[in-house]
Amino acid sequence: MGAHEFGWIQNPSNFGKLKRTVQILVRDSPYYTYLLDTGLDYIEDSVQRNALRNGLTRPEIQITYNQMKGKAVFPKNYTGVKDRKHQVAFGLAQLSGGDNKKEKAWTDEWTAEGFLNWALTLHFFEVSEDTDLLSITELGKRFAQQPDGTWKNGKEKTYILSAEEKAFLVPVVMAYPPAVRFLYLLNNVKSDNQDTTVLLSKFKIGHELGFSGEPGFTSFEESEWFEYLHDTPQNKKGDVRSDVEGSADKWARTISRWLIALDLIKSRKLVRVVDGDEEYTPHAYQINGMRGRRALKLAKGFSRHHAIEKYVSWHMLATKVTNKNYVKIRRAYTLKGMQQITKISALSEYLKERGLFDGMGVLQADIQGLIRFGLNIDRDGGNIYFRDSVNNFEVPSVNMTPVLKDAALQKTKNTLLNELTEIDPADIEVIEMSWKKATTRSQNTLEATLFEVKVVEIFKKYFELNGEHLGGQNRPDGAVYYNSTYGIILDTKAYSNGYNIPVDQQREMVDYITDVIDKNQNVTPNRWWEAFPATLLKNNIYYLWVAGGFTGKYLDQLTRTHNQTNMDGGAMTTEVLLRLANKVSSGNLKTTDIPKLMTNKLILS
DNA sequence: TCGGATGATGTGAGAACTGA
DNA sequence: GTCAGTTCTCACATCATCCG
Repeated sequence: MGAHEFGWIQNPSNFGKLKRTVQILVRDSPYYTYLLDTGLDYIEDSVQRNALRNGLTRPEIQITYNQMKGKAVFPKNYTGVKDRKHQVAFGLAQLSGGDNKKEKAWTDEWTAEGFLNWALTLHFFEVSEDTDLLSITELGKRFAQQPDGTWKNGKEKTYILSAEEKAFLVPVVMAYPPAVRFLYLLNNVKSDNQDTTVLLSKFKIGHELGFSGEPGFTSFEESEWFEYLHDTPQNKKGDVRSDVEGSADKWARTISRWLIALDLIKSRKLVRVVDGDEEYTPHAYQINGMRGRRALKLAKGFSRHHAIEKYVSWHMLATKVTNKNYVKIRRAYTLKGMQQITKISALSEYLKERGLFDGMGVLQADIQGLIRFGLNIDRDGGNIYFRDSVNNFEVPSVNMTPVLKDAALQKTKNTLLNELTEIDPADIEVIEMSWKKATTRSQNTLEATLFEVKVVEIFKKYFELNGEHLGGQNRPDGAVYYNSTYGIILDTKAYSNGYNIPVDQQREMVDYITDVIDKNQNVTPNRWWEAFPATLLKNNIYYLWVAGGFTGKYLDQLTRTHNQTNMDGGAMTTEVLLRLANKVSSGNLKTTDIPKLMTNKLILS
């Protein structure tokens, strides 16, 4: 029984359906009664239907997480195509999250999980990590009992909250840090008009929300989005407006609908002029002066009023990353530590004692993430001031084996810290990242991704290159370039014992090189090579492996790669990467000299 | 559009396999 | 044969855009 995710809600925004979901665990409430009368008839599977009825009618209602969520199930003896529209209802929240007035009265299990997730996130429900059973909280009971609002036009699409529900929900939503973060971002005044608050698109908010940048928190750059929209034919612009969004942008949009329902913000078009033409997105928001600011004040606390106690669970502190439980626990302890410790150096010791310290760069990023998550934290030099109120949440006890610090590695790092005067000390962490022993599939760990991102960042920051971190299936880890002069296909590998370039990974590199040369969309539909400018000639593109160190027959693999593709390239250690970065930064090496180093060998500084 | 809906993608757990 | 380590498989978790 794994830990269930909650804290980030993608689909649901209908408080009426949320209320029905909450009422499932309230005996004799309207929705509870409806389910037992007729609602359960929608569950086709009789075993499941009986189990649900049984659970609902026990002296203590006993419904598990999975019974609430449901799953992808097809009708009995169904042999047709197994797509989602042919799935049938299986879980209770599939009913409460559905639309009774429609022919298909239930929703899919992902949206159902969204409603359950929402109820857990607002602390209306709790889930036992041992038994998987759901229980309702006092807060949930009170929500279930508020006087009902109304369904607009009798359809179960738009729910208009009653005044009582609104008054009840404002402090509840303000206990959810990302909603506070949303209001906080909107509460800034425009630089050119001190009387007007900012109008921010979902993209601007998505960029500043949660653990933006890591998997599960993708966000489009607003200016790039507008340029893309501008380049789209008139009749397709609607599609771009509704379709092109990252998941952090989507999360922002979901939270926006809650805040709109509570009258805390309003939605307005955001217009930007692109190449002389006006373009717009409908997804932009402004704080609702009186109510919105009042709610934010309550959340942050003022004069003798304490801040609203935020409801935080360790589950909320990451979403998609592979070793997410570790990352969540690390961030949970970072948060716990911050509540007692002001000095960042002491906080790093606190984490070290628990085997959770992964370098200053990671700690700084986690603190930034917690701020973007919505907690009121100030930073000032080496100090952190925690100014919020958070429930005393539990963190699962884990046996983190202490990370053994390699003495030689520390020495290298310290040497570099002293020698490389042009390099930001935080970037020296790339050395440690490159030697990290991944505990799970290295390719997909957050550490591996952070390492890839860091290498690309160093190329951009110190070598003045453009480009981006790619990653994922059938894509190299990065593509960087210096206008049309040269480009580099990057493959970065974090290995604890040095990297020997195994043959399958050498073949992958050959595939990437072939992609760049042939640009064949049929072979590689994702067209990752478009990360390079179209004006960059293939003769000026190089391949490059970056790792902590190289071992084994890696030189043979470099030769083979060159012979198979005729492209030049090489292998570079992170130490050399930093030394070269320092040389370029200090003017001792020109960035245009980098291609000269690509001789299909190990690159030396 | 809004409020979800959907096919895709990645993951973990156990089964099957493999080589010392 | 043994058994730890590796690969395969498959249901399921979780998107990341998509869409009626």
